[in-house]
Amino acid sequence: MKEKTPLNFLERIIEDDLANGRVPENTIVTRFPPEPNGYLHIGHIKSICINFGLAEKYKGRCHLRFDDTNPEKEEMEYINSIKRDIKWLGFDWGDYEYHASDYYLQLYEIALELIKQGKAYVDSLTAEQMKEYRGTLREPGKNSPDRDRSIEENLRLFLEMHEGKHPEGKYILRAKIDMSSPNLNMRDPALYRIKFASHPRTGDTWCIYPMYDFTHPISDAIEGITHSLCTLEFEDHRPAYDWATSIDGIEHTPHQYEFARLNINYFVMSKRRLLNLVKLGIVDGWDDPRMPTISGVRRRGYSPESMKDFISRVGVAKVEGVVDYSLLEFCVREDLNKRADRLMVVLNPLKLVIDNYPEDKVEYFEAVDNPEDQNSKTHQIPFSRELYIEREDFMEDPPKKYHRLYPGNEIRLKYTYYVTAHSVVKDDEGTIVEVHCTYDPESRGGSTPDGRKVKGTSHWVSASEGITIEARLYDKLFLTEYPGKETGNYLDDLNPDSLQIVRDAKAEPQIKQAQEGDYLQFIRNGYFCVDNKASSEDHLVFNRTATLKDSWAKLKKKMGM
RNA sequence: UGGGAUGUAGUGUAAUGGUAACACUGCAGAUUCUGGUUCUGCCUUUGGGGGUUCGAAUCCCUCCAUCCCAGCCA
Repeated sequence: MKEKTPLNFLERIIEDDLANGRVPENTIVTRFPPEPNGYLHIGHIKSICINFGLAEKYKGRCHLRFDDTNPEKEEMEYINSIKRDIKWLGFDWGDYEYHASDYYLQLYEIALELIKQGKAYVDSLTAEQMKEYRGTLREPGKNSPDRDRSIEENLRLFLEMHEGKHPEGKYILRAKIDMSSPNLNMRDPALYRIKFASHPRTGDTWCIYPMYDFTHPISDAIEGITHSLCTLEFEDHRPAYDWATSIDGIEHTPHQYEFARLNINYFVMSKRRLLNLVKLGIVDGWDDPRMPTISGVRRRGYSPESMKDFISRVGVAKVEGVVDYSLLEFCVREDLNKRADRLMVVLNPLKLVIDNYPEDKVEYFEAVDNPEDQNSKTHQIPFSRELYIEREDFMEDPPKKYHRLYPGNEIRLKYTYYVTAHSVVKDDEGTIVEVHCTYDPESRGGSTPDGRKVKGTSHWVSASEGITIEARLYDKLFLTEYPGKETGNYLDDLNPDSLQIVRDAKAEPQIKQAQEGDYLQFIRNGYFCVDNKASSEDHLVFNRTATLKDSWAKLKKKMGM
């Protein structure tokens, strides 16, 4: 059987290159090159899946390379989080861990050589002057007065830059390309700038640092990268990439290809804006379960498998688009439905008293952990005269199509008995505090000998045996599809109700078995996981990963309730 | 108005000169001890205009729209 899954444009390029012997040793080499200046987010998952995934598919390899050329923004904390996140996704770079900073010396020597060949010069223009000389989008730039500085002087000044003899901003090393190029990146791009900043890896060894357009292509060449895959905004940099990989003495020639970055509506996905949410204290940190960071979705309870499935469904192309948040939710639910163990937890408890059930009796009923799994284990649930049910599962005066509990109506308490409501007890304010009902002993196990049907089944928790837990209910962080589109400030579109904390949810005792990393479903309430930060043995805290689809809520809305 | 890219259902992605399709969303129904799951059906698509061709989403011309680029960020 030959399966004909359509190839995306990158796979076509690779298969074509492989077929035509354009790849050394017939082994493709890709790389994932994060800058360690923040936490990885869902957008990076796409890049990770593309780079590691392609290497896997074509039996090549994928390097992890930290693009650490700007010490002012980069930190060890980020390096560690990035590694952890990639591992969590299930990818392994093996021995191929690199840092652009590993190449600082080689880069420096190449720069020296460039100067000697008259292909680079030291410029003393200020940043503002450089901007003026650069020209505009439609007007060509002007040559810097320093462009014709002698090779000897360029060499001397660059050496002095390296030795720390000049302050930041005084000099800059530039490539001598073409100030009249219609591509601004080719108007003598900066190669090296002076920065008296301590680098997370090289410390104070260097006071000059190479720029991206110089470092990235050469790093790719050094590592033998064959396919350098990046996002669309680097298309304009490809000529600079090709310029750098054409420098004399550079033997290997990788090629750059660009794909569209991932956008999802109702999210912000730039490191700058995510960092801002953290700094302003709007969220609990980079790993807040509402954040689209990898550490955030992990804490939220999304599985790595569902994230990879999502990325594969999104596809790879060059069209800049926006994926629906609903697709992400679909992938999460589909995966969790198959793997989550079911438990009964009442989030908004209302006491239910079964008047004709013995006072001190406790019965145990067996429940399947996961009905989607043929080989699922089971566990026991205690049942007693006083229970909690969901407040939303009882109404004194129900609307049409409400088939839960109301006076005179019979429903099933999941796994156990049919009960019929009779009366309520209210407090001084008229709020129902107790519902009284009777049960039918004949219905034990959830069905009756006479075969009569009930329309509703409610989950429940024994009042005496249940355990109090905390549940954190999350909703979208932003109210609008494109945060900030209207006002220009994405903070204007924050959802004030993106986190609802329920402190007195009632759970069946089985909840004590829950471990960090378990995927759970609280029956009829959604998917949940243990919060890896806040939960402790005597104060269990759960995060709602996703709600269940709720067609009743939809119906209610349609009926104008 | 310089350069680089991109236009296929609401959204994302296929079809590479031969009957426009898949998934998500939405809608309707069936099943169900989760108003979940599962199952069935329905809705809606080639940016516009020319041309080449027996035949065009695909090739050509033209127009239009959208995105990216003027960091000593990546």
